Amino acid sequence: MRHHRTDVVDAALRVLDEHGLGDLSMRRLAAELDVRPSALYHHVASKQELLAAVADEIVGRGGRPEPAEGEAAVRAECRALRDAMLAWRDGAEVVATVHAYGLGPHEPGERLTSALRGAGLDDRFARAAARTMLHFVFGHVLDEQTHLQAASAGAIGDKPDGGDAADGASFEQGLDLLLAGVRAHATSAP
Amino acid sequence: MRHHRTDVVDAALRVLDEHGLGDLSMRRLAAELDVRPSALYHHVASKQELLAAVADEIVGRGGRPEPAEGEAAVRAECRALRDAMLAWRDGAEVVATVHAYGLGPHEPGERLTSALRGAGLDDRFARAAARTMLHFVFGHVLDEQTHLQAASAGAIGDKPDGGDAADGASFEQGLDLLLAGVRAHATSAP
DNA sequence: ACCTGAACACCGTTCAAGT
DNA sequence: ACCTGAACACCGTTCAAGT
Repeated sequence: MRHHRTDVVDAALRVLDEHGLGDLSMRRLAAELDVRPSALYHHVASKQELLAAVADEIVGRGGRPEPAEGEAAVRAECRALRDAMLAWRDGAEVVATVHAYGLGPHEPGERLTSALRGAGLDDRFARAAARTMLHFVFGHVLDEQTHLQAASAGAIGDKPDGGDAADGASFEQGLDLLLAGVRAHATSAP
Repeated sequence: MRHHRTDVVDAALRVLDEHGLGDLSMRRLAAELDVRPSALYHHVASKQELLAAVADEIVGRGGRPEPAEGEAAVRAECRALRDAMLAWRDGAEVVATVHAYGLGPHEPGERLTSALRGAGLDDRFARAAARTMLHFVFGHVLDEQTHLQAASAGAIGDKPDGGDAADGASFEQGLDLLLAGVRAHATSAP
């Protein structure tokens, strides 16, 4: 049966979600599609390009945030990005890795930047702040997913964790800190 | 010639700095030490453990920040961590990766947390803020090193970059944002 | 204690050849 | 256009055996 690019990307998402990034090899993926590894290179130029497409899909399939203004819009963008990555096994690792190589979706950064302008930051600072918040969101969800995996790998009540696992509460606390910073730098809207 | 663990870690740092993380394989490292790959496993349990030791070394060899108080101490800790990672090729990638797996140096997080307490945050918020700042530092330096590599790989004046590369200035801007947030949450010191 | 030799079970990628 | 077959140049890790 002949395949298209979307079949390859869809299969990659399936393998990712069911077996994790560590098991997502070109050879494994080829087996999943009942095809020889070399056949994949008719649909994607490299594994890196494939991962960028996977990251695009992860972010693109995330729900859009409710329309909001000012700080609330900034908060909503960060939450939407977090939710999109949490929806897939190793989602944060894929998106953050691809982003580190300058590939993948630019949309989140752009949406955040314009939300920050809407919250009263000038252009230059909005871009720097968007970068800072993006790093926070990637890093935090990376932590969350690492701990989730560790927890599900071990016994149920294992590792009390000292009570400081990264979770939804600490995500909101980080957001609080960042938004207090935004507030301090915001010029009063016209 | 017989080797010890420190020889292996030192050789790993040398390969890392001269050829990058992508070339730091156990087999490459063994060749560097004029030894068969299997010999390395007498000194380290796995590649991951080795990378954790390398991360420890990168952070540990960084200079300690000048003694400071309050916000200045927080700023100094972040800068010291940035400098330590920038001092090695792919330093941020190594430290951030190892950190994501829950290994490597815990010292930066601990020092940051206590600096944040010194800046007037209560215990719980100091820990959340330290995590947020750590994510920022890792993410930012990762960006910086990626762009530095891309720049040195391409031609000299190549890729104008739109003027928004991650650099020392945007690092300080991110720090400004985070510290404004810290200020907003600080309780007045007794 | 430290190391070799040999193996196991994998990788990503290329390319001529087939349909 | 899509795929196979075969190869190239690699990986991390284990383990019996040597000194």
